[in-house]
Amino acid sequence: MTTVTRFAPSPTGYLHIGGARTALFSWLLAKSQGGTFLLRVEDTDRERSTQEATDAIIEAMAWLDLAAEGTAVFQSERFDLYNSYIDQLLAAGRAYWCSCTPEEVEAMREKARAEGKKPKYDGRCRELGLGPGAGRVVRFKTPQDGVTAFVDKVKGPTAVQNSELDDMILRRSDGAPTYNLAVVVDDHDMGVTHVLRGDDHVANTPRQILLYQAFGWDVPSFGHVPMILGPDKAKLSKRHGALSVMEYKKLGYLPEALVNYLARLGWACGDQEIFSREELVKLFPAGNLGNSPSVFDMKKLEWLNAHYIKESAPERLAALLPEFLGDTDGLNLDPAYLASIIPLLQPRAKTLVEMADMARFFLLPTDKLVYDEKAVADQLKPEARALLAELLPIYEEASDYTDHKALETATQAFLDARELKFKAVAQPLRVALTGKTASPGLFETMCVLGKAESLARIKRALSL
RNA sequence: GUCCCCAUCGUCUAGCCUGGUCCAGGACGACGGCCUUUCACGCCGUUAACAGGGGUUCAAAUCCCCUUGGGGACGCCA
Repeated sequence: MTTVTRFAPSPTGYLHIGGARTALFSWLLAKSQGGTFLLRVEDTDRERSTQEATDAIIEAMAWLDLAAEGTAVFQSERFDLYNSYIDQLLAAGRAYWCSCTPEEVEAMREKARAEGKKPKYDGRCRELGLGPGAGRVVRFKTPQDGVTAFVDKVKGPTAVQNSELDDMILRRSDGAPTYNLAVVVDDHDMGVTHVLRGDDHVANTPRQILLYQAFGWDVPSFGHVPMILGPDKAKLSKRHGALSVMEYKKLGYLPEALVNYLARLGWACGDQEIFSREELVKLFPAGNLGNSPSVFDMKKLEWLNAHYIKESAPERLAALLPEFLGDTDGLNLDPAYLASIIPLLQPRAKTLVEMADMARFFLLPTDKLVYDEKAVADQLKPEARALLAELLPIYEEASDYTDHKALETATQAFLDARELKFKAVAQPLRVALTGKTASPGLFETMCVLGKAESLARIKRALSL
């Protein structure tokens, strides 16, 4: 039997970090077994589900390259299917109509709570033999004794007394199915063999297993991934920073860095830290899925991102960079030119936002170059200017701006002749060329800028 | 309140199932150093953990029990 997994988000917001991780794990589980990964949109709650959220989730999954087989299944389009199964349960005496109002049920729960018991619906309509009617719901006749057990793929053996469970609603008074019913019907109907989902669903699992049994269906294997915490160990939320996957794209992260990071959060395979997509697919079953919650660590994500930036082809980064540049007015965005500066930035940038920031001085024309005032004051003192003025003819004479070593040698020769240290010109020259005191190597920078631009910048600096 | 789950460096984790090779390994971070034309990269090193208490055993991070701490679930949300 081939493995079929699925990711089943409810479209009430963007795809967040936790959802992305369970989606990734489900995807990996399927792919590692040569199986199929499906997407199902759980939009039975029409009040809270939106098209924008659906689009946002699909966009984020595409960015992470978590492709689902075929087209997504929308629960909102399958109400007839759910109702036919509810009818089946009703006919078999495994479900019943209930006329209790939400207020009445709330009162029962309140009472139970006050008595120190678990808040539950008390089953008062269970044997009334009620039929359909306005405001009525269908409830599942949960077995009142016995134990429902399953072996959780990540948490191990789990069991719950059926007496802990109450008669859950299957069909709401407005005719819409509830989550637990729809999930079971869909997972069965879609042929899902392995359900990997968030920790918050453990408690639902016994209820769902009871439904599988009532229908006489095979029960899939379940695994519950612990949730992701913020630095304060509380459930990760907006106040901890970016929660949305697409927010990380805006922050200048590469999708493979996020994927690698998410994979290692709650999963490990020996001491390995860097995983290509192929390795992840191959090693996923060999690794361990942890069963305790983990804290999201931006620093480690940054480190991975820096790693993937270094590994990326300059052409690729050149194509991604413009959207991080902000105001691109007057910037030289020629793809080939961008690609030529990127190798100088790759070891220095942790994100594309940082890279764009560092790239700016390369892209600005000389007359628009912004000189840092303090840098000019500190580094372009009279003696330094005199040296630069003397250096100018040397750089004018040099013809090969593809060989930074040659420029360095020429500079060194000039300094040797006057018994000067390299430091005497390094920072002044850097400020002249870049406007700043920190930059990539001087001569590499000159080569990328080209002869005309390099000379123009030195001249402009001399005129400041 | 009731039920369930979790517990190794600050963080992610290896080791735990199949006790000894673990005075606990790797990585991120932090700190220090080297390299060096700046900033980075890179390299080297330091820091730092088996929550606590009882057992079992010749031997426990590993097995058992209790305590503490953390989390989750208890919807006509998913």
